[in-house]
Amino acid sequence: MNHATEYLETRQKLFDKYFGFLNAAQRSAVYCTEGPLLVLAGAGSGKTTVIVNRIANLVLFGRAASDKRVPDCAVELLPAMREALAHGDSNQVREVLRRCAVEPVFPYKILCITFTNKAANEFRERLYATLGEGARDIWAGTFHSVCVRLLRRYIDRIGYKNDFTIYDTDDSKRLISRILKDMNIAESILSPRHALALISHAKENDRTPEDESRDTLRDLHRSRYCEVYARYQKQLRAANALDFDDIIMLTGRLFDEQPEVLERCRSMFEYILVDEYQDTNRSQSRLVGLLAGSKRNVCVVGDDDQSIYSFRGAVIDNILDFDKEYPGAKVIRLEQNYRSVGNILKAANGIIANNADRRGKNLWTEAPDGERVHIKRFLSQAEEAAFICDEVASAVASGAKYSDFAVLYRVNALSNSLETALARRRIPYKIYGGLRFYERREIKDVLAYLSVIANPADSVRLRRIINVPRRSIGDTTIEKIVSLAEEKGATLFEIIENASGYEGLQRVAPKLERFAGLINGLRDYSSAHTLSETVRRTIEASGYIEMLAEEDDNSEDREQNVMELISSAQTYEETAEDRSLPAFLNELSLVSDIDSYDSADDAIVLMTVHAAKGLEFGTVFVPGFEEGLFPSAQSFAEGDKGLEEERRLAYVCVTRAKKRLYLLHTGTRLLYGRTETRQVSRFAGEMPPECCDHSARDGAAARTAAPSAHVSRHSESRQAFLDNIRRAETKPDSAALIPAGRRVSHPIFGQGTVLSASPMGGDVLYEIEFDNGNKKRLMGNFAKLKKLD
DNA sequence: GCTGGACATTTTTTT
DNA sequence: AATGTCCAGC
Repeated sequence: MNHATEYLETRQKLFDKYFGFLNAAQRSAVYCTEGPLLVLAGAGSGKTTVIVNRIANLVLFGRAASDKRVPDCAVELLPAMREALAHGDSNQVREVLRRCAVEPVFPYKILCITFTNKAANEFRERLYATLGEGARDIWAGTFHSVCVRLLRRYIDRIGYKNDFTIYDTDDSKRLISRILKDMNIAESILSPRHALALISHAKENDRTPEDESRDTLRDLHRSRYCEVYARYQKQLRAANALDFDDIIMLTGRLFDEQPEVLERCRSMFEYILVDEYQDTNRSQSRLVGLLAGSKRNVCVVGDDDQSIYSFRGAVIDNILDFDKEYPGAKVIRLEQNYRSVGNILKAANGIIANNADRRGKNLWTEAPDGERVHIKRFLSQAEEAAFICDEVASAVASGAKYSDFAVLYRVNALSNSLETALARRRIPYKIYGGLRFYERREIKDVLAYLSVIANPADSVRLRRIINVPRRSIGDTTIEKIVSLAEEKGATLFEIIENASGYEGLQRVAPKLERFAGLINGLRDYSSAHTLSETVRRTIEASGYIEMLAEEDDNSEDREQNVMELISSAQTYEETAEDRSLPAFLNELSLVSDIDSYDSADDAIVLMTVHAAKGLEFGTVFVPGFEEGLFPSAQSFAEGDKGLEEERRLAYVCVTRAKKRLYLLHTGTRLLYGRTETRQVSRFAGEMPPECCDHSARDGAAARTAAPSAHVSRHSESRQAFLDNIRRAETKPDSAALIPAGRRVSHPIFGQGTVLSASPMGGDVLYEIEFDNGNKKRLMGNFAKLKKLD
């Protein structure tokens, strides 16, 4: 064997040794450094590990794992390589491989885009463990955070100011509502919600108001919407604000219009990784393409079966057509699951196999089958909640940790009944989602003050707080200010500052000027004090905290939340590089709830299935596994597409569980003030029967029928509760499953034995062998079957 | 300009 | 059921 061949082979073996903790597919993803790469990573297949090690490989060894050239120094390196291969530990192998490195990549040349900030931090932490200090320089963040960083530097080139503020959905909605009102468009014609959705979708496809009106001039409805969009965009600009979609869209525009900026970014990011690619929208995938340029060093990781955000513009085609977009792309499938037990995986595969629009993938595991998936029926949600509490309590009594359990539901509204049940049983729980901290009114108000202090041009935030607490500045005054501002081409704040100089404002001028004085005073204060001091001062000087104290309900909670904002400013001060107010606001505008999820807290976790993406738990409970809820009734209207997304959601949900999974459904459920009869989700019938364990808790009613004192506080709801149970008892639910082997009787066919029972779309398909030898397939709801003993 | 009561609205959610 | 939003009347 010549030296060249031996060098290449030994080097390969060293790589395999160094990355020996990965499986073959994972390793090939790590080794593939050049050109477009699509990693189809099934749930629990070690996706994060692959991304982290792929980056580590780039930084440590460059292209060595795939390079076919033999360096001049090969002969000198060989002895050390042989030695390391035979006897070396991981560190030695690493050192030798470093000497074989081919153009190792500077960390700051790597861009790693994730779905949430939390994921970005996770990557950073894990990279830090392998790479040390160098890991800091990697560009890891969400599309939004990365784009904001770029825009802060370059957006002035396309006519915005670099110190722009970011509007969240709530701010955008306020702005839209006002525009609709100005245009005299009734809510019934175009709701703010709908308008916002239309605008958002337009932006997700990089369409400007002009683009939108060009194609849709004929339709009166649409042309009014175009006008709304145009005004909205104009006003954002006047307020020096960007909404979330602008952040992406304008980065694209920046690249289109400023080739030298694009060129600079292209050379800045030599390697691009995008996680959760199935949840990107058009505008985002276009950005990736622009940045990749002709080098095309793009690695996208994702799972088409876990695409659950199409309702907000994610296009599953991005991942389905990746190799068309990037011809010659290498595709690697990660199908070995390291998370779940066999039965859970089979159930998940069974569900997702019913989708047509997918690349196809089959997860497998070396783990044993484990427990079967428990599908349980209850009479009421109170019982369902009691069951969850019982299971958790008894598991914890025998040594389990609360944090091993999660309750995942389709809609936030389901958390209520669980919350009370858990609280009553003193089971520690944490709820994610619902009303987020930064979306609370009091927090948004204080942040609005801070925003106006930082950027007085921010008219949406200004209007939010100008009369909170009450300063006797009403709508009429504000309208006057707005029209004056338009007339003079000034901002609202400029008019307010000089109110006594305008005729129509004489009467309220002192109030307005006092307000302007407050804001200006706080700005001066902030330039001489720390961030948290500024926050505290703002809360006090504005009279906001006093106002809260005088409110009747929740005033204590709200005060506490506001105080917590001060401590979050403090934390920020201790950790951040840029401790300015604008930087703090910028940071806050891009954080979410799930970012604060910490699996170390010992509490059971309650969240929506969407929020649970990427997480895993020993035991998962899914209450409300019912038709109309999961899949949601709304999804039916969208046809197959809607249903397929619900199915992917179910798939995500099932694959969160490691060892044990409970899919729970009830006969009646109280939701949005209505009590409805419900049937088990059709997805229950899509799982292979042999890996499921169906049961209906008949007779369990007695246990919960006598509600505790806590419930009977509301005599009405207690009455309804009891009524429901009575109703359910007098009309035994025909959908309650009759297990195989049971004897049944049918009015026409006589007696027989159940051969199989498979739930189907809210009903059960029975295969029955009757005593006369006939085999029949009957639907449970139609065939009037009676159970025999 | 403020207040209280009628009224609707209620998927999923990051940024 | 619960909550926020809107509008009429003070």
